[in-house]
Amino acid sequence: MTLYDELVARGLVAQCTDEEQVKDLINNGKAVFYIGFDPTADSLTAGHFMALTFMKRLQAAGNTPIALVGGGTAMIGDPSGRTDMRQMMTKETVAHNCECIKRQLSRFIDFSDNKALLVNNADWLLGLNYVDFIRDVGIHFSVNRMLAAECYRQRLEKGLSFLEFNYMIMQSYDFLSLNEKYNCNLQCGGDDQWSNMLGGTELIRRKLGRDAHALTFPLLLDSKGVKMGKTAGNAIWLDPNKTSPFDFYQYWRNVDDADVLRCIRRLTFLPLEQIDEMDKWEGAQLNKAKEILAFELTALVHGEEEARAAQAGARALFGAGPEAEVPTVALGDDDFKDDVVDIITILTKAGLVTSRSEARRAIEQGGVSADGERVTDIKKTYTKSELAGGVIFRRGKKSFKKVVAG
RNA sequence: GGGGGAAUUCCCGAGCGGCCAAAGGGGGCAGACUGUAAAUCUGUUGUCACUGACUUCGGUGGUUCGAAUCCACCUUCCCCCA
Repeated sequence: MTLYDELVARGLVAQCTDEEQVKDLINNGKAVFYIGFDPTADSLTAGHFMALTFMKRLQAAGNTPIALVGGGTAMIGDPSGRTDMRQMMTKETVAHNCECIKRQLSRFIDFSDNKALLVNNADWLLGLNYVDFIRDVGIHFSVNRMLAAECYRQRLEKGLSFLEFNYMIMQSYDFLSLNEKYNCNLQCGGDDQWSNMLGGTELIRRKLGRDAHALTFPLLLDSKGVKMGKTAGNAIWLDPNKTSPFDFYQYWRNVDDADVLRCIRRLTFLPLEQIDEMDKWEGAQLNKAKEILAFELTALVHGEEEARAAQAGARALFGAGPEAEVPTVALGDDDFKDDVVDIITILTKAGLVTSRSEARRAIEQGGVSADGERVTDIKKTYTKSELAGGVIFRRGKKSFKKVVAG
């Protein structure tokens, strides 16, 4: 099975400019391809996962990846798929974020011996001269056609600043620059980037008379059509300090029945035969598939050891399993008053609730338990010695913390 | 540049000067039911010293016993014209 066929079988191909030529490039390791990452935060998120694994797959087949950090384009902000303007970021923030993202990328891609490149488009975008640029590059873009592009259409109703309107041109210029410098012949990215990517292939054709290609993967949507990788609007981060490996594991462990197989197919490196086998699973059996998904992805991001720990922890908490590690919070002396702490303080300190009011509500609604015993009294207190050995506090079904008197 | 409109709690969106911590929906959280799923039903959803108090309705001042509601100015956004 060729790489391209595998990508298709995994559901990782949405659109591409010229199927035959793209096949030839990637199947034979001839592609020098790039994927751009916007440094809008100091960590990548689960939403970037497909791009990361996509790069890994292509690199494994002998192609050369170029990871582009958008230190320059971040100064503008991509309007695609957005109804409002992104917040402007300072140059310092952008630079800091670029650094963090670089580190995360190296978990997925092998940068040794020039097997992959890492570039920052700030290097060629920030020094541009406005007049030169619009004469050299701007001349090749038709505003009429740009306005027709899907990514701008919805923004035309809400309002689109000239700043953002330039994003497509910047991204196109990136591709052109990479093509000139590194012979980059393919741009990959999420399907929402399609029109921006086409802008690049066209610009290269016009300016250099060369062929360059674009290949998109579909966005990872859940069965309701919502982008995956977020809970309640909060991103699932790849940085363990922002989203613990346990929480990361739990996110995938809890995906909808309808979404498990699609996620496994697209995001993991499990062989297709094995996945086809799982495809037959139904009902409660899917829980096993969810465990596999969660384990595989956690291992990819945080390493096998962390994945195993997360899995053991989850099993212990949700079912019968040996006592395992649960994230622990230690209370200091000043948390105790007359040798006792009240339950509300404990829940707050443990980070199981965001405010004392929320703690109160959680208890009143019967959502809190300590070592398996439901806590019903808001005023319940614990002595230092009771907490000495550590007590597992549980909020709802899925939030746990072990609290120890320190 | 001219004219018109808007800004409300996580989001959308109601809101006669007192009865507004603010309708309704969405989302979130919790409970029941389950498979750590979905669907459904119920409760809840500003904060705290929680049967009471305090801080919210773009910003700053003002009118008033009292303002999310009235006035002035400012900021931002949208629409029409140029």
